[in-house]
Amino acid sequence: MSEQKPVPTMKDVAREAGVALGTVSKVVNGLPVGEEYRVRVEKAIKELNYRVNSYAKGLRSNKTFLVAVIMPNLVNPFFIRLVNCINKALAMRSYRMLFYATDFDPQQEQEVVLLAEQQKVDGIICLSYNPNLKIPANIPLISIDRYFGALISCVSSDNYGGGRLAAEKLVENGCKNLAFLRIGSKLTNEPNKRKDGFISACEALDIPYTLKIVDDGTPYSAFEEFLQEHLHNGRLDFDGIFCVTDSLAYQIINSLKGMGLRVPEDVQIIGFDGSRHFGDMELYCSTIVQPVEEIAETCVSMILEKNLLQAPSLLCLPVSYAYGGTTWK
Amino acid sequence: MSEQKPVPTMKDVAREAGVALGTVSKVVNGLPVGEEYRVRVEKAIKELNYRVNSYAKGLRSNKTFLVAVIMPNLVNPFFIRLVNCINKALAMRSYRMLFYATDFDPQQEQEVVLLAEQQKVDGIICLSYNPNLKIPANIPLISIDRYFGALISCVSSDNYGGGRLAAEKLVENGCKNLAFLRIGSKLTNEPNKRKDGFISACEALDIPYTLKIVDDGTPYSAFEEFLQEHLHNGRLDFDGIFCVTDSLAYQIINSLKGMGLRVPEDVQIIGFDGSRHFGDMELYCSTIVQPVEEIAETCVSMILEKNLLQAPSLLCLPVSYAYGGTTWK
DNA sequence: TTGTATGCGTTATCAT
DNA sequence: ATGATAACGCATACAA
Repeated sequence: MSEQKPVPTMKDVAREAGVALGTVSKVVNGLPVGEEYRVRVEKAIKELNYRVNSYAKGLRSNKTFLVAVIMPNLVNPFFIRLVNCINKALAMRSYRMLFYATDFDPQQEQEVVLLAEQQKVDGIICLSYNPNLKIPANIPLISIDRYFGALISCVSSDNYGGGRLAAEKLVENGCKNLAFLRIGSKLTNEPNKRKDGFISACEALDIPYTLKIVDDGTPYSAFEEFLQEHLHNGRLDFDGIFCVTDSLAYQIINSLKGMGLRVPEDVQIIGFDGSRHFGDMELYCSTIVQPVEEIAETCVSMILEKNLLQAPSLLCLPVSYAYGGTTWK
Repeated sequence: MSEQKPVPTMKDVAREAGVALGTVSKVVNGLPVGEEYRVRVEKAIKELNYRVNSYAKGLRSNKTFLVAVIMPNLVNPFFIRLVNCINKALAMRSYRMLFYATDFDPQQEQEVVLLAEQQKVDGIICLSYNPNLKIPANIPLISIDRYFGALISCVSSDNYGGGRLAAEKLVENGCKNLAFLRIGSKLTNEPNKRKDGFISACEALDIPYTLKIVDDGTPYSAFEEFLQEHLHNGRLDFDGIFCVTDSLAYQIINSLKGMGLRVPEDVQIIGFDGSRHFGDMELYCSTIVQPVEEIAETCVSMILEKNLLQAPSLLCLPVSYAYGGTTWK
């Protein structure tokens, strides 16, 4: 078993190059230094295979090039897309992503924020379901989909506009009677506005609508019962359904098929998110697409911005409609 | 704008508690200390809301409680499941995950390994496609699905056994003529063994088989052409197809349906991975399930083990068959 | 058992 | 422009 050669430090480089420690530091950080010195230092760095110790650097400079990303999980496609895009946006700027999953647990969410603080990350991007989340004073934090008050910037899709767009598209496609189906947290958060937008469009267009809204944890069968209640002589009361997520839409479509109804011939369906089979193949359904890349870019560029304090407190990014086979077009 | 209160340090705690710096350190690290002192220190910690600076700690102790996870991306469901499970396994042990995506690019893979080394992570878990990856000497590294030689532990599914199992299951379900379809890297890696296991079972069972194997980057249409070539009078030459991934199986199933063939009546299909709709709903197809949780657990517990040197160089974890509607059972 | 002092590898402030 | 030196916050060997 060979002895592990100790990792070289700046001191070693300085000795090897025959210069002072400070000179090495300047070369490493691209500060002005005599040409001849620079060459010698760079040669020594290469020879020793020296690399900056990011922990020493972080300790000294209070800058870690680390950003904590806090999400409920890596199962929901929307969260996955977010994490993927945020990671790319960070990598492009030479930042690294420290990932924390919270499993929707408010207590874990709080713990993890504390952990991130302790880890001295340069920023936190967080999708939290904890309304009472205590936010660290010393670290910039950006929230996705949850408004924590004017002091914390929140980035989200234009959920209200998305709800409206869904209703409008269904009507454009000939629907005369709509339904909105939702399962989710009853805490106020941005995605809740999908309903409001939907209702607003229905009323503007003078289209009748029905709502079925249940709390997280409600078994899916609640929706099947709802559909059965509205099934008369093999026909459903509505001819257009807006589901709060693609995932719910997927289940609803299966249920409808099980009931002998055809999509989109008998009922048209629009979901929300833009999830795709295997992450990058076809859409599961016609849907309102969340601008995930833009959300990620926005979060990252804001979090790395110095003057976060004067940033807008709520930033809604435009959604778009995408045809996915469960509407006429 | 109020001044930011400076983050308290151990020194502040020591002063507040009226004890020496070393005592605080011991309390924080759970080392034996006089009861009365401990209480005083803990009180001061709470009052000042003190938390250890992980950068100072890491610098001093050469231990960061960070593990780098290197994956091609967060799009492929298998990678996502791995990252999710690894993250959980790490969190359970109070380690944090630093995530790096490489986009299958060998150069990025190499850079990212260097970055992780520089970040002083306690270990690296890596799914790489770079056969020449230069591996750091000072940091334990575990590879998933790629064998780098006896010195680097490699964890993977029992791909060979999985290939054999797929063939056996198809035959059990009545198939008389099989096909194996694969697209992927031509570099030797563990998943390549799926083919070998498949062939071995076909020969043992004396079942004829056809192979269609194309390199990464080949357009999918190559498979459609292959299917067309083997379609005569509306009947396919084979009645059972083993696809190298669920993702490919999904596409193949769509193609077959487009050709007017029924699954599983005319052709039975088995995939590989165990991907599910929306990450946790039904399977896409009957499939050989990779034991992702076990792979993750194994990687994490090995990487945190002191004596990685005497670990086995290749660890194959058992796969299982799961019915997903594209076979008879 | 508690306190003191040194050093981890770096940056930044000084004189030179 | 370069070189010496202090300080970042913590752990630990050593002295009390």
